[in-house]
Amino acid sequence: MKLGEFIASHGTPLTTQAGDHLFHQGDHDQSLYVVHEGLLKAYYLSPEGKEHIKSFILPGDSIGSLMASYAGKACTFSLVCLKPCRMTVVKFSDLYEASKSDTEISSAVVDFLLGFGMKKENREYELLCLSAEERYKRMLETAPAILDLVTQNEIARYLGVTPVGLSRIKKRVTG
Amino acid sequence: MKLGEFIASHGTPLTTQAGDHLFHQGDHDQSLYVVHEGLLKAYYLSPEGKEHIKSFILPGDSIGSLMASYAGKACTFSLVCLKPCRMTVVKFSDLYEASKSDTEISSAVVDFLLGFGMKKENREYELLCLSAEERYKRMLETAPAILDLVTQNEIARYLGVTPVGLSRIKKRVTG
DNA sequence: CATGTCTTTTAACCTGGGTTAATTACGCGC
DNA sequence: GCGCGTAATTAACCCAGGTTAAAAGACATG
Repeated sequence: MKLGEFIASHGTPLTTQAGDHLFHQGDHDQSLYVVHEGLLKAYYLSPEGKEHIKSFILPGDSIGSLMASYAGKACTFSLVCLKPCRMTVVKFSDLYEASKSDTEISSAVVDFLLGFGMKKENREYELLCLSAEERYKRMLETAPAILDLVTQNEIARYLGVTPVGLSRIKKRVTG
Repeated sequence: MKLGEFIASHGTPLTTQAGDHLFHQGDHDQSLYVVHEGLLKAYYLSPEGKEHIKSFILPGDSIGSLMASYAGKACTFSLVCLKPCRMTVVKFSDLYEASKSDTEISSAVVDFLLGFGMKKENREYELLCLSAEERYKRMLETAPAILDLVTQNEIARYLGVTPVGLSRIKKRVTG
C-alpha cells in the first residue's frame, strides 16, 4: 500500500485556528501531523520563559514528537498553529506497525526519515558552525519565503538570537 | 534476514590506525561504517580553517555521510580515527536496496533512523537553547565517559567554543 | 482620526566568549 | 634526569550579541 493511501485511510482530518496548540511541551502526544495547508511553529520554552523556535512547518511537511511517539517520553517542545491549518493526523504507532509488514510503506518511511535526517544535520551544521549573522544571510538565500510569513521576532528566535539582536544584524547586513 | 547478518555478509572488515581518515569533506564517500572498536570524530572545517566537531563515534555506533550516500552530493564533513579502529563497511546503496524488499531489514533501518533522529534533535536542542556553559554541564552529567577519551581541545570544539573558552567555563563551573 | 496593541528600531550598558600571546603543566623518548 | 612537543591555563583586550528601556512604526477597532 502506498504511504499516501495509508495516511488517507488510517488518518483523521483536522482543521485548526491560528493560535491553537496541537500539543504542549510535557504532553505525551503520539500523533504525526501531515500538513496540507497553513503554517505552524515548533518551539521550546525554557524554565525562565525564553522561547526558542525549533522549526516552521509548511504545507507538505509532517511533524510530531519523536520523543513522545517513539521513546514514550514527554514531548520536548510545543506545537502551535500560526495560521489556520488543514491536516491529517495519524497515530505514530499505526504507521510504525504498518511499516513492519508492508515494504511499500516502510520504503516511504525510510525515505521520509532519511530526508528528515538531512534536514536535522543541516540545522546542526548551521547552529554549530555559523554565527547568527551568517545564519541570517543563509536564510535570506535558502528560505526567503518564510521571512514574509512570520514576524521578525520569530525569525530571531529561530536563528537563536533575540529580536533586538536580529534588528542589529539586519541593519549591518542590509547596509 | 536480520540486519546483523546482512552487514556481516555484505560488508567488508576494515581496521585503521589513529589519524587515518575514512573520508574528507568534499569527497563522495557512500559507505556506512559500523564501528566495533575504537574511536572516531566527525568534524567540519570552515574556509578559515576552524574546526567544529559534529560528533564522536564509539563502538556500537554507525556513521556515514547522508549527503553523499543518499543525496549524491559531496560529504559535508570529514571522518577521522582518533584511535585504532575495527569496523565493517557497508555500501549504503546495498543496504538501502535491501530495505526495499526485506521487511526485517527495513524494520531495523527504520529503528536505526528513528534513533538517529532523536540524537540529532537532542543536539539541535542543546545548540539552539543552551549556553556553552550549560552544554558543558549537561555533558558532565550525560556523557562523562567521553571526557576521558578525548582532549579538552576537542571537547571544546564539540561544544561550540574555543579551547580557551572551555578552560574558563571549567574554572567557573568547578569553582 | 484617536486609541490601544503589537512589532521593530534605537540607544546605553553589560557579559560571555573570541583572539592573541605568554606561561605553565604533562607526557614521552632519550 | 633533561629536552621537546602537545595540551591546558592565564591574562589583556575586543566584540557580537544580550538586556533593559524608551521611542517609533504599523495596524486594527471604535
